[in-house]
Amino acid sequence: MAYNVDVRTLNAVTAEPVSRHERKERTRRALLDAALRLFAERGFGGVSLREVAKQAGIVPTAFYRHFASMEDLGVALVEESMRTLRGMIRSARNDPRTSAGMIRASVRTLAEHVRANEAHYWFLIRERYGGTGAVRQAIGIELRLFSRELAVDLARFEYLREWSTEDLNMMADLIVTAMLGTVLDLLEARQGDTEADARIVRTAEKRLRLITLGVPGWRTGQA
Amino acid sequence: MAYNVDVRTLNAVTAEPVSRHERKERTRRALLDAALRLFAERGFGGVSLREVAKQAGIVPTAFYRHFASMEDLGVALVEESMRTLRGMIRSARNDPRTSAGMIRASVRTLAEHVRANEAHYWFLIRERYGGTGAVRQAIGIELRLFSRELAVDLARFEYLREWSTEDLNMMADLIVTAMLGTVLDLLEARQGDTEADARIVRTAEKRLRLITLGVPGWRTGQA
DNA sequence: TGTACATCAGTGAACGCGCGTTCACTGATGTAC
DNA sequence: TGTACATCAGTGAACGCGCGTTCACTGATGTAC
Repeated sequence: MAYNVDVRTLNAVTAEPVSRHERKERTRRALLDAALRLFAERGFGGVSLREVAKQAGIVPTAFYRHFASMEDLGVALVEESMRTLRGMIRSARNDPRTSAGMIRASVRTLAEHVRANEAHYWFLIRERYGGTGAVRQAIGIELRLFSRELAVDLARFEYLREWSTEDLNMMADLIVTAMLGTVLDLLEARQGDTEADARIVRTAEKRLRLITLGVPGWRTGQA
Repeated sequence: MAYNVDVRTLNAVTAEPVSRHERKERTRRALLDAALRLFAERGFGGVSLREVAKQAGIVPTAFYRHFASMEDLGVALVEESMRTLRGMIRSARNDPRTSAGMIRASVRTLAEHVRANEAHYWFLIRERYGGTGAVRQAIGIELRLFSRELAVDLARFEYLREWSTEDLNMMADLIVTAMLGTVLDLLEARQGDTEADARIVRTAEKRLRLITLGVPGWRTGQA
């Protein structure tokens, strides 16, 4: 088992003494990390509270010192994963280039970000569609907000300045949907398969290019 | 409980005698229907063999007379659901109109089809992204085939005649991805909310229109 | 058509297992004086 | 600085429960003669 680093070994190798508060924080972190690891394999619904506790290196009952339930932990992971996703868009946004170069740069940023945060992206994709209850709902709400933010970004572009809010939202949704499809493709490709990655990135660029090519011909406000 | 129609009551109300073979077929059907019903609420991973058997009106052990495991039943449902999906595209294809009218007609066909087969679509969407194992894999393979068929359809259009296979596949994937997004929107809308349905259909039409608007400007083969 | 036997969908008891959750507890860390 | 008490993260036993799967069975339907 590659993943045998739990909170006990973590604390054991730490030389200096730490406060009770900090120890608790570390255990919480260990629970979240253990959960992400297990969810990537079997999804939220397929992982038990006892498994998460065991992987984190604590007894099942101690789980309740940190979260009221697995669902509670799940919602915390939604927020954390969405922070990762927003970080990605921020990286892409801070790369100011021309339209054609921007698509290339954005897709490359996305691909790198997915590779660096696989567990977060697995979690979001899986539970967005396959989940149930509070976790699924939380992701739906967060993704809608995310899409609205992208719409605001889009409004700054020359061709899109006069588009209606509804049309901008539609385009942002389409881009987010296409992007999530690309994320899934990347996650499903064998990690390290650079050829597959290159093909996926190329397809993703084409998708975005096709979408943006339609923009000059769009007549906003029409039925 | 609204869903208490099981295979026992079904057979009880049947006046004429039926063959052993036909009774077995009915039970198999009852199992598939019970599973679809339960999966729509809690997903494949959240439903037990015992629950499916109970809902179908048989004892848990009799389940094995029909399927080797839940996963086996799941794969059978993938095939059945994909048959439904192909039926949808066939309906849409047999509606020959102009490009603008075709988008309207296709989206309307999709929306009606989703409403008429909610359980199948829930199953496909959920397990495509959220599932694990054989069921998820089966859906991935089937959807890729489905997308390739759509690419062949696309190749018959005037503007698309000279597109490379890769570009046609890219466009078909984008359309399928956008379509699945619309399916999810429809499934998540409260059933009977005609206003929400109308909004979703309008957005879906716009997405497709934006994608197709990009076609005349596309230069296939370019990097 | 009647009889004797084969088939097999469905039954019901039983199994060992991991689950979420409760509870009283321990002992190291933190705080008040 | 030292002491006495409070806090609280983590422990370990115990619970009742639903799970998938086994097994020998029953009795209606099917088949051979």
